[in-house]
Amino acid sequence: MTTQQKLIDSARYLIQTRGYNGFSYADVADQVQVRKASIHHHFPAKADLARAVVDESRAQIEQHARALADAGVDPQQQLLTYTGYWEKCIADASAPFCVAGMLAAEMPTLPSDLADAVRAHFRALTNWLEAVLSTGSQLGVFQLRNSVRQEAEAFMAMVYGAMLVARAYATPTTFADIVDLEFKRLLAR
Amino acid sequence: MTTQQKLIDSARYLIQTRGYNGFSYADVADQVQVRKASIHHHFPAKADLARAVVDESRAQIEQHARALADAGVDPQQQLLTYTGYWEKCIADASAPFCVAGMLAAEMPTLPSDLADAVRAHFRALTNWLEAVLSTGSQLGVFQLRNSVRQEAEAFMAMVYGAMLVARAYATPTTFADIVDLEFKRLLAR
DNA sequence: ATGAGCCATCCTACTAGTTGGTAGATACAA
DNA sequence: TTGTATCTACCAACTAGTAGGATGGCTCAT
Repeated sequence: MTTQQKLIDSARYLIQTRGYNGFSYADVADQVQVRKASIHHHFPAKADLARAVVDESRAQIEQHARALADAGVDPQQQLLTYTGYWEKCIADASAPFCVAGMLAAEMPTLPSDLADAVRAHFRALTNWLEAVLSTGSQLGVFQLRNSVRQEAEAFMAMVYGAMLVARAYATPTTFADIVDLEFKRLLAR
Repeated sequence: MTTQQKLIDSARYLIQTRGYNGFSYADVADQVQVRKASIHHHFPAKADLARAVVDESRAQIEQHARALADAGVDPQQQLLTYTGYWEKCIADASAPFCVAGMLAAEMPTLPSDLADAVRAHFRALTNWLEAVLSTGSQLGVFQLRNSVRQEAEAFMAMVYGAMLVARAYATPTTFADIVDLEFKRLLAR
């Protein structure tokens, strides 16, 4: 793996656990075992490093979304794949929080180009959820009570809120409990 | 108002907007117009100041909860009072995020006694929501699909998630949209 | 009532450590 | 020889926190 990718991975982990204002170039240098100046060579400013992390995340969402759609996976299973991914990440503490969620909380302190990247991430996620919910609704699998846009945002809010509550209580299973209930409501007829 | 209360109010606003790692004693000193050392006189360490903020918040929740119950307000209206409070705070940007929610995101970086105070806040909120949802369920107003504890945590997750999404999109109305949907589901029969 | 002692508040001035970032040299591969 | 990657050695600004002094209100024995 290239140093550049190691730097992004390290920054991702640090942002997930401590937030943008909670980590420094010194922390990344420690983890990757290079000098601070080397990080500045790859990412001139801290915001550049964070933006690379967010951009990579958004690209992965879009790639996975395409893959699931191409494979013809049914809507309910697509959502379960998404929430299951986070359930696993939170359970084994490998990625205890979504990078974009963490940065969203810190939004007012972020440089504007980084804030733009965070918004783009949420937009991509909302768009995908809208598509999945819309298809599922047409197939009669999901019961929607409001506009697709609002349902997508509510689903997203539930997932991020569940992450927050699970972190507050330091009980990873809380995430799954909350998300299960969301599915029950979505599937109820 | 006493200097001590001014310091707490200033810290509350700064934590809501920038998080625990995003503000400094210098910021508080600027806002309240005292020297840094004066803040240290009232709150020896940064964590003491933050804990005072969280403790005050929890006390207010418990006080308001008692007042609503004593006044015999019906369960649905109690929840609406709670979400309506945040809807207003977010709309006029007077308090664009819950202090405990912000600190929950930063949990892994917080001194342990401050983390305890944050957990106590969430515990108090969950307990209140459990009581309200339980009463509402017995009266046939709310339709619960899981245990009261899980429903309370899910409601809380939706509220905090809605705050996060509204902040990410910088569209205050998103909060109300998401919370409205949550009520529709809770009241559906 | 009055002076003495006490204590909370607030101040100036400082510390040691950390922050993000820069300058400039070196190693090495195409 | 040109460019990429890395390094050592800095920097100015900021961080939380400390030391010690000035002010000024309060109590209480005289």
